[in-house]
Amino acid sequence: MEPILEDLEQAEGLAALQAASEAIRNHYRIDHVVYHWVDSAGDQYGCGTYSDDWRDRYLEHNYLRIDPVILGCFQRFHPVDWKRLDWSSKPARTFQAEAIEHGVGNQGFSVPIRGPNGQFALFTVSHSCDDETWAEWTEAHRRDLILIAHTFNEKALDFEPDRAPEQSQSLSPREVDAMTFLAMGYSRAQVADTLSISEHTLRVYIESARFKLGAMNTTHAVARAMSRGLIVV
Amino acid sequence: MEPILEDLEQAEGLAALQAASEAIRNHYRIDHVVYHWVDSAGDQYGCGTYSDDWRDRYLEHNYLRIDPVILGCFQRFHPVDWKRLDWSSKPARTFQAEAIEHGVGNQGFSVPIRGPNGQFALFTVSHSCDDETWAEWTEAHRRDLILIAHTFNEKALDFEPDRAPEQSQSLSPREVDAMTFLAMGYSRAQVADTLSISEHTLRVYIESARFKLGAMNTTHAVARAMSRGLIVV
DNA sequence: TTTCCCCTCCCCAGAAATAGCGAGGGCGAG
DNA sequence: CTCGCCCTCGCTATTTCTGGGGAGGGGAAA
Repeated sequence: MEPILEDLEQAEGLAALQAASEAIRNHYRIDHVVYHWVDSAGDQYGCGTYSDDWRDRYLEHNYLRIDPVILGCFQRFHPVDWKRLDWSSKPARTFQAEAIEHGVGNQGFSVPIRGPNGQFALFTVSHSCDDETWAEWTEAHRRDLILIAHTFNEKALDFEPDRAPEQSQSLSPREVDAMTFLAMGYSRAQVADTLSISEHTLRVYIESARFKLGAMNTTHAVARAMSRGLIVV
Repeated sequence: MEPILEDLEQAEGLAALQAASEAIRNHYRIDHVVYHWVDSAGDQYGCGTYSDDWRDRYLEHNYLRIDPVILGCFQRFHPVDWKRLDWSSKPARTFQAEAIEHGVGNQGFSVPIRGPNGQFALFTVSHSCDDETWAEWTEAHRRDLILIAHTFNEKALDFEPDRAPEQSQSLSPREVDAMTFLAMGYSRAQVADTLSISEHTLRVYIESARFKLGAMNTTHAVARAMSRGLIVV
């Protein structure tokens, strides 16, 4: 795998990443290699070997919200085999059937990668084969895949500087307190009481936090603070 | 490095991780190897080769809040050399002087690792040597360190299942829609309009979602849905 | 020293969310 | 065929939040 990783490290530009996906696919003789990025604003970016057809359909139907790979990896720390995800819900099964119809393999292995400010990326390999073959293959290349995933992500960020240092406006300590307790379900009165300040003062914090975060209301502000990693609940 | 990683993969129990840190240190002939975890509640956990003295001092003074390694890596995606961090602030310099006094090397390399729910871990190696030697060393072992960091984190999570996110009750599609749009800052009226349902119906979804999530109000429900990965914003 | 941000407090009116009651049809599992 | 869950809609009253004002002190950086 060494030369594959070195090639990837040398890649320049997004087109090169696309080529790298294909090189990885050919090297490992698997069906698909995909890198998928989800922004804290909900924007998506991807590159890989899926058909244009499937990619367009995925975006058009906003499958992001039902794709068990995304949903499952979003809750996980570690790389995961698709078999271990939850495919039981009806939309998930429909999605799965449709994916296979569009050439996505029945087996898959995805590496979640997280960054600051709620940035989330997924590096996936997929293939059509039986369970045993797949288990052997993933076991053999697990380490490679982790390294490739991280290198891939690093490269993708290099070429899209907008995505990386999205230096979000930071919150003052009191603003963080306010957002945190609100995210914990406290009402304004309770938060004010907890922080031993007047409710009016608290409101100023909430408002300034909302302003800094470009949020339309308190719920929005809390959601943004969370997805940017400014507060942890 | 292979045997080191295999040993790590075989490790059982927290004591074994402590031993693994020391094994890694000896293998690479460096001063320190440290794994540091920051919990969603602000709790910390760590293991490694720092002296008890320094570790206690770090915890006692809550250095977490001024440590440039933590602060810097928290804003970063990729592994980073300590030289590239911001040591300019006064507390940071004080901290640095104190760290070196307690045996922490003048050089360091840290791998940030993120999980769902704002979980954050850091795997660090540190050494005392000149810049050039360190640059060569990190360049040569960069890949190893990334893999070791992830394996280390995986092991640490295995032994502390509390830390892994629990599988929570799932939301119905409409509830997910409701939570998602609310997290995007829409008011109830706007969400109802967007979903083309009456505001009252929407309210039923919000309430049932709130009930399922054990949340006290809408903001709380959205926060919980986000931190459990039930919605993606 | 001035400027900027942070923290703290106050009033008021209108908009929005919450809490409680109700109703009916559809669809899948047991 | 129930039972439970999901989706849809109605009303009223109360509580809470939001959006405008305004004021002063402290601390850090320039």
